[in-house]
Amino acid sequence: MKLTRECEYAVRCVLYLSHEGKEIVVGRRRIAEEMEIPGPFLGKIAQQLARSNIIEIVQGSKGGFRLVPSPEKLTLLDVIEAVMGKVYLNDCVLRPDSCFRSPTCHVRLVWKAATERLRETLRKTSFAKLLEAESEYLSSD
Amino acid sequence: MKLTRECEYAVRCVLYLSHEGKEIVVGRRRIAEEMEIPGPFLGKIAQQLARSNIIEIVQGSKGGFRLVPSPEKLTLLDVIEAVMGKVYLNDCVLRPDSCFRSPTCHVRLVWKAATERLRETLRKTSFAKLLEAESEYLSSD
DNA sequence: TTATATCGGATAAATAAAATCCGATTTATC
DNA sequence: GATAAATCGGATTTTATTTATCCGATATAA
Repeated sequence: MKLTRECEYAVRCVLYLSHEGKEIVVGRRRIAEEMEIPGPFLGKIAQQLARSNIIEIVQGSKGGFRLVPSPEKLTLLDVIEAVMGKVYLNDCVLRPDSCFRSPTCHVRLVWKAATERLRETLRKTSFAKLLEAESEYLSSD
Repeated sequence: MKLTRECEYAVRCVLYLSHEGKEIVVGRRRIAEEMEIPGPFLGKIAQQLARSNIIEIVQGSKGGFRLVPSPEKLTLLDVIEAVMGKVYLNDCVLRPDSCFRSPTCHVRLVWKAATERLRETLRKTSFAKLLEAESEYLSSD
């Protein structure tokens, strides 16, 4: 029932790119250092983000990653599901037939509702909002 | 971000005991068979449920498990947290110091809110409700 | 006293998460 | 071009967690 570190790292990476700005290419090594992500692991995660069109990977010298959508349109759910696949709390939510109890089971309906609530919370949070909140916090120092 | 099978089994076990009635002792083997839970594993899970006073374990011949609270007062959250410990979606929710970003990080606040929503959903679901919903479903056949 | 059950600690097996390695490829710059 | 700086992407390794199982000890009914 917990986030994987992969998700945590993916969010950090996108947060960093959002902060730098949409069109800026940032080197993998720099993101890894500043966001405390193991370098080669970030490479793997980036590939997944790229497959979902969240970032673009620029190869070669001076290469790195660049944010594709604007932070206003990009949500936590987008990033999480890019690396984890669809979010759900129990197998039976996605594949009812995986459990012999499912024809009558009402626990499944609870998992289903809870899953939808969770996805909704994540869908409502854009990276623009996150950045804004963090910068407000800093400026009120 | 998923339930463990241990939780799933714990819920099935309590569901079965709730259905049998509060004062009835049911053998481990019978619960294991009817609810498709590996026998020895159910033993382990039962120990955790007993530590949280959700069931009472009766030893010796004709032994087994007995539900302690009434199904009206027992919630999904109680059972889940008896086997998993406190529910939370990311380490930083429980231990903010575990992440270097936490002083300014607003993602953590989202995890925190989502965690509370999830716990609330589970807290609102009693086993009495679950049973009732399932028996209504059956009788409307 | 015997048969039936669970206890509870130790251990094993299986799966998933987390991370690394490295030859291939791509691009900027000299 | 040649070279250096990056990432790619597939394979592999390491580590942690999940999912069990085993078994001697203990408890209880008959």
